[in-house]
Amino acid sequence: MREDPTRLAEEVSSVLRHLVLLLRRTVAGQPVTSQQYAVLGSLERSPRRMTELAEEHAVQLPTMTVQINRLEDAGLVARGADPADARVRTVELTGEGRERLLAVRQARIGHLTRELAALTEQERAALAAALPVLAKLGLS
Amino acid sequence: MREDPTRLAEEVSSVLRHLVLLLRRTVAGQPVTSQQYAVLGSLERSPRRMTELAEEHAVQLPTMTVQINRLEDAGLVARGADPADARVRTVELTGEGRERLLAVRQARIGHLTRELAALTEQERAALAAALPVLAKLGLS
DNA sequence: TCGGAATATTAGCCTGACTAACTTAGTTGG
DNA sequence: CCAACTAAGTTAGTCAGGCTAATATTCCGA
Repeated sequence: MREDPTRLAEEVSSVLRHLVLLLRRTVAGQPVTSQQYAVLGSLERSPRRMTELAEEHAVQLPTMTVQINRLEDAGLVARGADPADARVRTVELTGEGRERLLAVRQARIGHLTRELAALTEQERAALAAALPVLAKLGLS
Repeated sequence: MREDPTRLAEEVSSVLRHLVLLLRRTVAGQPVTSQQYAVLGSLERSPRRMTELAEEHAVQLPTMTVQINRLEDAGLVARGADPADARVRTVELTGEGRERLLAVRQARIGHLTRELAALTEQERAALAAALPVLAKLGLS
């Protein structure tokens, strides 16, 4: 039994902790927090309503309200209304928000790209093969 | 160029976001927070001094002081002194802390094990092959 | 022995999460 | 048709977990 699930689970767990620490270090000191970056990313394609955003990011509505308040104060998003339902608030990127999103994304992807470029072709292949599996986790 | 680093970086980034959300969901509502669990894990083998703990978890000393205060209040760790250096505070697991650590670990590993057991042997192999690569990231 | 380095804590601030309570707007059944 | 329920958001209050700056204490070396 070469790939014993329990032993594998322990190793996955340990690697996850490593990745979390890594994320914490690379994200520190950027012009938006990692949560804000994630929310901006949700808004890239089209406006969203508050409930959608909250669900997408697995937080409660009040949490999203506060986050959107801050992004709005920073001028990165704007609230709008749904003409068909006056209860609904929509949120969309401002021009500045879109610029900021792209800049931060470029910095993050660039950083990761340099890390990956330092690997061997075999290592990148191993990583690429595992990504669909990782993406599948948690859907059970 | 099948494993283009930039495209791979975007996919890794997206999978990372998924894993972070997954972690948030699975960790919610456990008897210790994920940070506390990590700190307890550090103390499993032997006592540590505050500076060591802070470095291991990539936080500043005051942050660790507060975390240890909470764990001490909860009776899960105890502070001690270094006979050779009166500036140093050591921290060690209490019996209750050790029990709690083991229980939470069992729950977490169990959860992950069930997820992994639902994968095919090929998927587990792909995951196992990628773990050393993931562990290597961020060391450059 | 005295001054700088090291260890830890305290205090004050911020982000980001939660629940409970509230307002406002839509929906539906008698 | 309107009263009661439901849905969408916001506000208020609490907590964990980060940070920096300032403050003891203790150690050590010139």
